[in-house]
Amino acid sequence: MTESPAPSTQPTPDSPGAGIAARADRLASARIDRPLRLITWNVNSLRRRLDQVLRLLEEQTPDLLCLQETKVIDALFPAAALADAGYPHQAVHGMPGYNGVAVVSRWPLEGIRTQAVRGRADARLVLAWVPAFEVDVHCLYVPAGGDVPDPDTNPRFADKLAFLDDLAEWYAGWFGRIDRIILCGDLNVAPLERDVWDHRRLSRVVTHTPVEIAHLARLRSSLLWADAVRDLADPDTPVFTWWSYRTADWRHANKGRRLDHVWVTPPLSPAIAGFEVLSETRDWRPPSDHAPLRVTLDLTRAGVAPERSGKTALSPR
DNA sequence: ATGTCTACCTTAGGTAGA
Repeated sequence: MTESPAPSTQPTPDSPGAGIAARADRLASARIDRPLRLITWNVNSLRRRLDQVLRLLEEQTPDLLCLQETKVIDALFPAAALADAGYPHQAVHGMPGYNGVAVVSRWPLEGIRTQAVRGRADARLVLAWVPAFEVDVHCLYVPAGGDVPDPDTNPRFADKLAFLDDLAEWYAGWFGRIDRIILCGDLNVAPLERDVWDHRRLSRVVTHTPVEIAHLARLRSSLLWADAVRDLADPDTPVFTWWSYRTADWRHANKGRRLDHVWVTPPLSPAIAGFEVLSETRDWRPPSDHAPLRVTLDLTRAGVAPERSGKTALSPR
């Protein structure tokens, strides 16, 4: 999958000593001609993976990096290290031990807020408005759902389905005020046949069961989200973003699943320009079981967003 | 059914979650 090369005259993000006017000029030009590069990565502990995150930022220089399973409370979030790497703008939503999401950005973030799904403070969704690109970015971590794909005997699986339902209902409440939204993260569902290494076998395995796929489809329909990867990839081509720790030679066995996704609302769908699964990180030590997914949006091709009433994109219900 | 990671609580080993 190829991406359009970045223009050589692209604006540079904040740098020390940059004047406000100069910065405003750069932001203005950014709105016009600079592709947005976003990476989403379930790091399975940000502190355990911090060196790798810094390496990824240095090698890829994305505009936005969305992280899931940060597994760190906000007070211990490695804000300074990420700021030193050029990502001083951060939307952080953590909790002890599990879950945790964050967006780190080269560009200022506004309207940072979190959203509880199913009424729980579970640190699974953080949202921020990115003025430089006029997009709202939503970083999401869907519950894994346990091992048994039966909502009657496995409360975790039932909770996963209800989580997807509640989220779909919440987003449906935004309908009619659709704007430029990027929803990305570990959705913990591989919806299509070529999103898993063995469709028939995995149809009875959590992440690829018909009921989960149906609930994910309901979420997708809530705001008519476009699936950036499958918008570009041939439907017969397998795309995976996750390989189990339990497989000895992950690359050779290639028993992968596409659990990580980037979705965009209809105004952004014409802007979908490229994607790549950065699977080389699966060999970095010690690895996350997820690989980063990079998506490029050429916003010059985006549809016109509706008039905005306030500074932040949208307010839920 | 198995396998392997990570955090946490407590101190080397088990439990929970994925």
